[in-house]
Amino acid sequence: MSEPIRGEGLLFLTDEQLQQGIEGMFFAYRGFTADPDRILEELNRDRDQNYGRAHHRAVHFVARAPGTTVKNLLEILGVTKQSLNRVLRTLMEDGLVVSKVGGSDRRERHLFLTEAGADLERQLSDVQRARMRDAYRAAGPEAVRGFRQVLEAMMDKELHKKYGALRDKSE
Amino acid sequence: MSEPIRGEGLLFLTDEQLQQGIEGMFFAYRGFTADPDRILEELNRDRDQNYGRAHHRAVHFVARAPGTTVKNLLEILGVTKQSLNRVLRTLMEDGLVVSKVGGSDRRERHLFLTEAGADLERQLSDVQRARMRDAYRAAGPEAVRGFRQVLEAMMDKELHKKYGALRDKSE
DNA sequence: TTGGAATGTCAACAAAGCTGACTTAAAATT
DNA sequence: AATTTTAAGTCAGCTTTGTTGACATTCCAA
Repeated sequence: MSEPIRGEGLLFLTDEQLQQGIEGMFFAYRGFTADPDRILEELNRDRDQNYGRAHHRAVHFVARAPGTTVKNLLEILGVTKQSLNRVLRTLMEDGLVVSKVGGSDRRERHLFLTEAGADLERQLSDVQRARMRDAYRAAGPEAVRGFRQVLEAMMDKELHKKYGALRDKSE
Repeated sequence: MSEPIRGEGLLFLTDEQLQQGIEGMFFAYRGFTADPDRILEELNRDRDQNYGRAHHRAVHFVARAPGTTVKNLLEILGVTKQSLNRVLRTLMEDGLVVSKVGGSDRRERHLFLTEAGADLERQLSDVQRARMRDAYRAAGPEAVRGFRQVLEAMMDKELHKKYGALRDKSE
């Protein structure tokens, strides 16, 4: 617990420390998804269609990169088109998402949230941001910088770069 | 990008910054699970029983808290006993996990990994630790401290405390 | 005009969650 | 001693979300 660091920033990482990091990810991810999950569960009570995390993810990324194509979304989410299609279909049937034929390439479908879709997205992201904000505040600014650095190092670089480019385009 | 922090550690967190944190969690968790997923997929080729993340999680926590009861595992994993039972049954059938009747309370079943179970667990945790180690090294010791603080703040406190107590007992 | 890319659809299936109902055994309580 | 509660397990059935494979449509581009 005292000093895992030595010399010029060299890390002596015991398996125990790494293991704790692994479990940290597991438990934190649970916390991270808990609030939106709860909201969706409540919404599902009154409804016919049940929405889950897959719907949340789709709505999230359409909100963040409006006008993105189905193909882009597939790459970001890392699922098959059949799986995504099922989710998108229900979202479109329920009037939360609309797709528009591409201008330059008319094979492509560009995805957008409707008013209702944006409402749902807001509900979900509000609670998730609140959880994030609380965690950031509790840990402090220095910790937040470190947190983001480690996350960055842990993710797939190619995917993240692709996503960054995609977001820039949709601004 | 320049200065999100002001004054005595006060954080001015824009929605954009929080949103990036959210997406960081999403992409990093993907990276975090990618390696064990790949290993399991390869193992499944030769085998009859298909193991997935649920098996990984079970094996992980039995390795970390050997002798834990089914009930404890249920609480930690946050699934129903029917769901866990299906996983544990296949692991026991395949001789990766054994259960022993409790000493003081003979209703309880205490779970342990066999040699083969420990082997699988090692394979999975090796790659996951390697990914963690690389991320920690790339980010640096200061960042690691911050990372762990934010994770801590983001998870469910009750659950984590319960898990900590459980691990202490099994030492 | 032909080939390939993007999208979508149908069918079938698997992993991993869920609920509800029920049994057995042991422990705890009344 | 009788009753209730708890731990574990099982059976049946359902849902969400992922997977393949096969195939049609549309349209861009060589």
